[in-house]
Amino acid sequence: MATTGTTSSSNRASGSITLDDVAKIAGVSPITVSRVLNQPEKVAAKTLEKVQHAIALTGYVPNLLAGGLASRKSRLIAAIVPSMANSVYAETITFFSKLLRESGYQVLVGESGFSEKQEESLISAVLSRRPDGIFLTGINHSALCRRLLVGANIPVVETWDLTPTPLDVVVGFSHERIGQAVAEYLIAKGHRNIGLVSATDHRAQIRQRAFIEMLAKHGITGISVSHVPLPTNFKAGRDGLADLLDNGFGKGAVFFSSDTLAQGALAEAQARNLAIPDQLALVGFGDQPYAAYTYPSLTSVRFDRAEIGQRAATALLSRINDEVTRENVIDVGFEIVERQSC
Amino acid sequence: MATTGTTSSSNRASGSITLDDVAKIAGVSPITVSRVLNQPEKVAAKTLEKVQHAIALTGYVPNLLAGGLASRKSRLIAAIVPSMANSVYAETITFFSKLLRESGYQVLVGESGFSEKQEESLISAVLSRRPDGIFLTGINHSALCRRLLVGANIPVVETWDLTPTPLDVVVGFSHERIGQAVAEYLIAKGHRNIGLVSATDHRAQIRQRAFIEMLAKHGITGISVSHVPLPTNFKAGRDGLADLLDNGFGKGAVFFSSDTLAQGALAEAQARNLAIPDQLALVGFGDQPYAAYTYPSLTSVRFDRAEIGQRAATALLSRINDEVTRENVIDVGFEIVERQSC
DNA sequence: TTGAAAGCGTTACCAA
DNA sequence: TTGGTAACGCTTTCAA
Repeated sequence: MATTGTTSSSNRASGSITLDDVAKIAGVSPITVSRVLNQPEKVAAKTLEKVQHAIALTGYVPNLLAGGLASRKSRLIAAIVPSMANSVYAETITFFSKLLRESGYQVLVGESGFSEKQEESLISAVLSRRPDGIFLTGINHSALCRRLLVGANIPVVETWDLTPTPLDVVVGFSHERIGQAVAEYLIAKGHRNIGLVSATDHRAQIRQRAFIEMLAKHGITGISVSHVPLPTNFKAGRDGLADLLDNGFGKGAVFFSSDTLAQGALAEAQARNLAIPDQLALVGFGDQPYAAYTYPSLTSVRFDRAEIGQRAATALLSRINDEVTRENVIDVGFEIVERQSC
Repeated sequence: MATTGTTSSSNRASGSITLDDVAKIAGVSPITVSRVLNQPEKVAAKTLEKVQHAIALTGYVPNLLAGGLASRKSRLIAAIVPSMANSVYAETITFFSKLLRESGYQVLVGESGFSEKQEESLISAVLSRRPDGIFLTGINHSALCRRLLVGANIPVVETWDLTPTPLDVVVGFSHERIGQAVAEYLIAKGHRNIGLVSATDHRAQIRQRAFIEMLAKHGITGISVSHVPLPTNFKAGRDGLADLLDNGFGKGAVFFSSDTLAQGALAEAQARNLAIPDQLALVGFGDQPYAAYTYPSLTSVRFDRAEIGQRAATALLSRINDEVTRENVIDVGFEIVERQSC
C-alpha cells in the first residue's frame, strides 16, 4: 500500500513506480531524475537531494529495459562458456564479472556445452538483449555465429585460445605450444613410453596433435591414445588410464587433457599400486588448485584464470569506451607446474 | 553492406534492423511480424512463410528490451548465489538454467559472496532488468532485500534451506536435521571423541549448533571446534584439522561444514599417517562427486543439486504461468553417504 | 486473420 | 542547471 503512485491514466499502467512518479513527488521534470541517476554531477546539490529523497521514499527501481531501449546501452555483457560446472570457466567468469560489475555492467552467462549448434542458439538468444559486449570461449565459431556477431556490431572478446585473426580481440594461450611444451617436458624427464588420454573437444585435439608431433620429432612414436567423452569427469579419467594400462602400457608418462581426468586416473593408479611419479607420471591441464592439497607429484599445465577474465573485461571496456586499443592478440601464457608434496 | 534497412527518418536511428524493416520487406504490418515470432499459430501459413523469409533475409534479431518494455515480460530470471566457483551452486544453477531455457527464459546470475550487503546491491541491480522471477540462496535476507522483492511483485524461490514462512516458495533441506543426523550417525558408529571444523556462514552455523546439541543430548560434550574463514578451500580444511590435532584431539571423528574442507583435511591426515577412518573418521557436506574417485571412507551428506535446480525452476514457471500451486515448502531431503573404496 | 493507434519507461536533442 | 518533445522498437487493445 506504500506504492500509491499509479498516476498514469493509461490503459496499460504497470502499477510499479516510474521515473515520472519520482519526478512529480520531487517537483522536477523526469529528465532531472534521470540525470540524478546517471550523471549526478550535472545536477545542483539541492535538486539532487530533493530527488534522492523522493527516490528513497518511493523505493523506485529504475527500469533498464526502458533505459536501454532509449539509450542503446544495455549495460549488459554476454558470456558464452562450455560449462559453468567446470571450475576453470566458472572462476574465469567470476573474475570477469567482478571487474565489469565495478564498471556498472552485469554479465549474462550461457552454457554451450562445447556444441556449435548450442552456441549459435545461445548467441542469437543473448543478442536479443542487446548486450554491450560479448565474451566467447574459443576461436571456432560457425558462419552463422560470425554473421550474428558482426551484425550486432559490439565488441567481442574470444578467449582460451589464440589466433592472429580474432573477430575483435582474443585473450588466451596457444594450445599448440602447450602440446609441444608438455612433450618436451616429458622427454627432458627421460620418458620414452608416453600415453595420452584426451577429450574430444577442439582445443584438446590441438594439444594432442602438437604433443604427438613433437614427440615424433624426437623419435618417439606409437603413442598410446585413449579418447574419452565430454564432459570430462573423474570416472572418464580413471577409465582412460585403465584403458591404456589394460592394453599393455607399462611404466611411463601420461598426458591428460584436463586435471579432472588426471585426478580420476590417480585413483586407478592407486588401486593398481603404481608409484607416482616413479612408475607412472601423470600430467594434467588446468592446474586445479586442489591438486596441491591432495596429491603430490601431479604435474599440470597452469594458466591464469583470473588474468584471462580480467584482460577480457578490460579489453571489452576499453572498446566500449572507444579507447584507442592496439592490442588485439593477448597471450597470457602458461607454465608447467610440478606439484610438490605439502 | 547487406543491412540497407535504415529506413527510419528519425534523428536517433540505430542502424540495426527492426521489426518494421522486416514488416516492410514482407509487405505486412509490424504486428504481424510480431505474431510470427510470438504466436505463429495465429498467422496464416502463407503470411508466416513470407515473414519468415524476410526475417531470414535480413538476419533480424528481435530486441527484447523493446519487447520486454511493451509486454512487461523480460523472459529473464535472476539468480543470486554465494559463488559460482563453488561447484554445488554452479551445478544447481546449470540445472536450473537448462530447464528455464527450454521454456524460453534466460538466467542472470549474481554472486553475493555470502554477504548480505552484496545481496542487497545485487538484488537491486538485477531488479532493474525486470526479471520475471528470482532464485535466492538461503532464507535470510535483509529488510531492504525483502522490501525490494515485495515491491518487484514477482515469484521468488528461496533455496538451500527450509522455512515454514518463505517469501514465496522455498526448495531445500533442513540444516538443523542434518546437524542432528550426522551426530546420530557418528554416535551409532561408536564415536565418543568428536570434533567440528566449520565455516562461519549462517547455514553452517545452524548445522553446527544442531550437531552439538544432539551430541549433548547423548551425553557427549566438550566438542573440539575450529572455525575457518570464507570462502572455504582445501587449505582451510587442512589447517582446521591441524588445529584440532595440535590441541590434543586424538582418535575420533570430525564433521566438516563442507566437502572442500574435508578433502583438505585428508591431506593433513595423510601427512600425519592417520588411518582413515580407523584412527580418524571424516564427514563432509555436499557430496562432491570426485570424493568417490579419490578417497575411500570419506563420508558425506548428500543432497540432490539437480533436484534443487529443477524444483526451483518448476516452482517459478508455475507461478509465472499462474498455475494453482499449493506447495510452498519443498523439502528435497538429504542422506548420509559412506564412500566405499572403488 | 490482419491492422491502426497508443502506449511501455526511459534518454537524446535542443532550447531556455 | 533544467525542461519539452520526440523518439527507442516492440506489444497491447480494439476494430475491421
